[in-house]
Amino acid sequence: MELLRGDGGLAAARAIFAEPGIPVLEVVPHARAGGALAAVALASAASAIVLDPAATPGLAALLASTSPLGAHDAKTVERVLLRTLGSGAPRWACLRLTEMLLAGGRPVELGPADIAARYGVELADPSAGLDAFAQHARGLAQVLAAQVPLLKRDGLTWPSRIEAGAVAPLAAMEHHGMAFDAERWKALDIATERERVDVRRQLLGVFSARGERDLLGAAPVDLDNDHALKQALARLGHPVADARRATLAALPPPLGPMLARYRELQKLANAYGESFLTHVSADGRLHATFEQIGASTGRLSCREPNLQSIVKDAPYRECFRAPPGRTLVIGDYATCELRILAEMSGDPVFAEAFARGEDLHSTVASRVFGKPVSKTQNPELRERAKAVNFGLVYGMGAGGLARAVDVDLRQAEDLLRRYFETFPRIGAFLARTAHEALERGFARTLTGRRLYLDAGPDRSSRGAAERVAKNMPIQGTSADITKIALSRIHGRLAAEPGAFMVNTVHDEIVVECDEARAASIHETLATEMQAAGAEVLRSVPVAVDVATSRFWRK
DNA sequence: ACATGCGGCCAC
DNA sequence: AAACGTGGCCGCATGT
Repeated sequence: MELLRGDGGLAAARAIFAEPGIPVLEVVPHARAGGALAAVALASAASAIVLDPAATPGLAALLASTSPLGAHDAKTVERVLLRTLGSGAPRWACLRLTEMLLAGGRPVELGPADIAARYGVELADPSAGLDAFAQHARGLAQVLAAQVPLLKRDGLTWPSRIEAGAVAPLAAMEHHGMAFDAERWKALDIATERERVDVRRQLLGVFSARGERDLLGAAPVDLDNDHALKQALARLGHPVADARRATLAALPPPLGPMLARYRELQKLANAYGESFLTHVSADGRLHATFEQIGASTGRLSCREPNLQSIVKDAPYRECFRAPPGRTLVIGDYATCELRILAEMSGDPVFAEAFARGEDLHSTVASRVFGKPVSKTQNPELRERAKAVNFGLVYGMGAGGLARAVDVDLRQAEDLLRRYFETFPRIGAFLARTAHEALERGFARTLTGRRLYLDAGPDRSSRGAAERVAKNMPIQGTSADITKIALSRIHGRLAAEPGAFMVNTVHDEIVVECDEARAASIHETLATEMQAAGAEVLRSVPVAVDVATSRFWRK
């Protein structure tokens, strides 16, 4: 095996791409070709080569026109291509993601050798020379060929296409990173930290005055330690079941409000304080890692930092801001999960309300309570209906609802009863979905994505499985739609110089672009998110809100 | 020095 | 008794 460069490498790659089957493209570090540069192997079941991508002109164009390419961890390979070639492939057959789809939430080993072994393939060591590397890639191509019929068998063809199209956009998102104003963040953190210290001083004063002794100037109670705090409160005659903010807030003043405020500031100072700045890269941006099937429902997860749990407070969100001359365009699906529930259940009242463009929470409230409701008229009834709507998606019962809307159990039961009388298809659908899923052994989304359930014999285990069975199809279908949108938008942005996605949060997609391109990107987001929704929801319209802003806002 | 579990809390 | 789904991450306590 030789290292191919120039036109020879390109010709060899072309030859393999012309063979039947999905070609695998893997990368390994290659010191000789300039440190971080990778060598690339292409393989089908019949042949394999190793080439130097940086010294192979025309390779970028060839990859961009080839679809899909296979890899064990496609997002990682795509990122190497972005670094070395400046572009990648549009679609990827990822062995790892395919295994996760087939596993449907069941625990599974995902290393290349683990996966290969399940298909009776023994992989060569990719770092043991060019020959071994090529054979390694060839082995992966064999595994890939064996996975395809299993996808078909399990009805996972559509989800696998969705995942194939989401790899490149997520790699690009990680590659470009999200713009971030670290100086602004730092100033915010200093102000928060100052107030936290101030509130802590006052609180310790209260504890001292109430007889909590402080030895030699040591703090009378460690406010950051839940156990110590609970014990100190018990000694003061305020026993609490837990140390949650809501529990602490209910204590008599001044202790209650002060403790609640302290917890709030503590959370902000810890999770969204100076530690967050360790994630800022040399380019001043945040390059998070997205896990493509991060949740068993098919949702993404995000880490280092988790850009999906940034506090919504404006001062924090304003730190996520586009550089001068550029802007963010933010698209999000409006009440996406309720539209999915409407589609899946076929409830005529839900469908009609969405078709008319109504505010569904208000519609539900006015139907259930028999009074006119809008965001301004009887808004408290709208809030209650909203809580029920959200609760249903989570498989909530009367007890949970009672807590959520702060009514007693009787009232909550009454509310649910009226709800299901008003929308009979919703209750029937949820019950049927849970029953069938437990019978079948898995829940599934509208595209066929699966989550296997393991309900034990006891009541609570069965109840938990039923709630998952009700929630997963809704949450997972929403994830399916967003992933389709990522792929569609990625395709459109190829023709938009300087425009790229920078974040996605379940039902939201954020693009950064030149200010001059904002109107065009605005249209692209609206069109493609809408079209993605329409691929999956056939009878209920999807609604997309798009905003253009220098900083991240809704 | 690292790993793990827990209580708590941020997001959708 | 629990009672509302999916994550990541913080500090603390405990274990190796």
